[in-house]
Amino acid sequence: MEKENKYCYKYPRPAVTTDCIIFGFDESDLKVLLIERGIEPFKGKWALPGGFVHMDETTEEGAKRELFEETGIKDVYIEQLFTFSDLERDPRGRVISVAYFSLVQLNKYEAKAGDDAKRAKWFSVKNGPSLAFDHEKILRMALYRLKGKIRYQPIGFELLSEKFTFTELQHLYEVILEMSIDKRNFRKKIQKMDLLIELDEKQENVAHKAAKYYKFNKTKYEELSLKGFNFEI
Amino acid sequence: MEKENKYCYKYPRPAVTTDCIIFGFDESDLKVLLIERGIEPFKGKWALPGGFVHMDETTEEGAKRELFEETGIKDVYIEQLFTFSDLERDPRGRVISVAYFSLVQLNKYEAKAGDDAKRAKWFSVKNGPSLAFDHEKILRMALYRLKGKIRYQPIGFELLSEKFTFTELQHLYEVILEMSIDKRNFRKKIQKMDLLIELDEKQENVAHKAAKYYKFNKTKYEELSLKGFNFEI
DNA sequence: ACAAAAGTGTTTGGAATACACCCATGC
DNA sequence: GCATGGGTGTATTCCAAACACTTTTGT
Repeated sequence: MEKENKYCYKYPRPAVTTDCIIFGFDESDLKVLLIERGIEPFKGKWALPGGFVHMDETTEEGAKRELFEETGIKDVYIEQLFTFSDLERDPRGRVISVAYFSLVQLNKYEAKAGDDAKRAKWFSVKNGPSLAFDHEKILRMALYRLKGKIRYQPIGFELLSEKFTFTELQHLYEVILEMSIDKRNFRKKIQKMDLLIELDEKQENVAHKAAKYYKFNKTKYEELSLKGFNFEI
Repeated sequence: MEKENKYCYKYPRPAVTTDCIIFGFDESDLKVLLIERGIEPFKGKWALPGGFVHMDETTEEGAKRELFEETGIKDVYIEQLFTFSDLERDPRGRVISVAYFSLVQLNKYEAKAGDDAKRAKWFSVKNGPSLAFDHEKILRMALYRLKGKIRYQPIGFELLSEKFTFTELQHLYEVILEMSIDKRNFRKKIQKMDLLIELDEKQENVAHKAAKYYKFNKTKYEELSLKGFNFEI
């Protein structure tokens, strides 16, 4: 039996969805998490995770819920990106989408992608598949925002594992900013921010001098943020 | 006769509105344009201009249409600020609002406020009235964004008349950034950007050395923007 | 002549850049 | 011992900040 259209209003209303751009990073590449669509429209195409907003949740809550349902990811930094409302962006009709982006530790969620979300998969942002809806436009904007944001806020750490080497961190910046950076100057700048904790641990089994591991001092970052400090790179 | 609820959907949908934060500037003050509400809810209270999005327009188009209908302002720079979706933000029910902000030349629209929009009025952002809905929250976010944005994009010119003196420009920056700025350094920095055209015109009837007028070189700005130039202050 | 704002130049310190060599480790 | 990346110091350039006096105009 067909479900009836039982929610009625005086004036027409657009549907409201959320979309999530989830960035991850593995040594060499910036990646984005995509879902293979199981239903029409765009069945079989890759798309950003997301879905319709419920009436008892904010768009941010909706984005987080959908993200968890479709990819198993939760408890992550998520930030509103933009609201997309082009008339033709969804063939089902008038759908407005509030997009959020998030940075996660890729390795934490690599396993899960075969579990909670059978059809979730990481793709390089440079060589990803073509996407459903206007999701390529959304992805482009997210990349642009990430590039701008990483220059003045230390959000890059969200993409790395708990402990990381200086070279890994530099590589992350190089990939996101699409430029190469002088090793010595980069270290000086980062160390001047004084947001890294040096660990008593080194790389093992590497065929060169073992690099020290560091971790990000989140507590200190939050303290300094409150005082209005700048973290420009 | 009551209008019937004739727009029906399978699932409930939130209503979608837009709100506009319109900033203006007069010699000494940053101002925001507000509307006195003529109907419930919040009848008689001051609010940001805005209204429901139509089905045949994007949210940006809707924001511009409402802005024109309620204040007579059109053809202005407008930028998406944020989408607000708290469950309790509107007593009429579930209403999601996409907020836009805009910078206009206050003097251009001072007259109109008694015309197209009888109840539109400029208020100092510092000593404005309390606002309807969550509009104070929206205004706070817009101020924060403006403060951040003016540091790296020359949007301040949108707030000044066609021609202006250096002192007026500096004063604008001082008011928005809430700090005082060294006159000589400010001029050097602005002049280095090379975005001002010196006019053959000076102040008249002032009891001191007459200041030169300048105008903003929008064409050049757009050229340089395309090339990826930075305009940090 | 004086009040009031316009307009300008120089010095100084600190940050950004550019650049080259030694160090530890596994093979 | 050699290949590989880790790790560091210094000289130079440029920009930001601090600062004070002269100029023009109306009254």
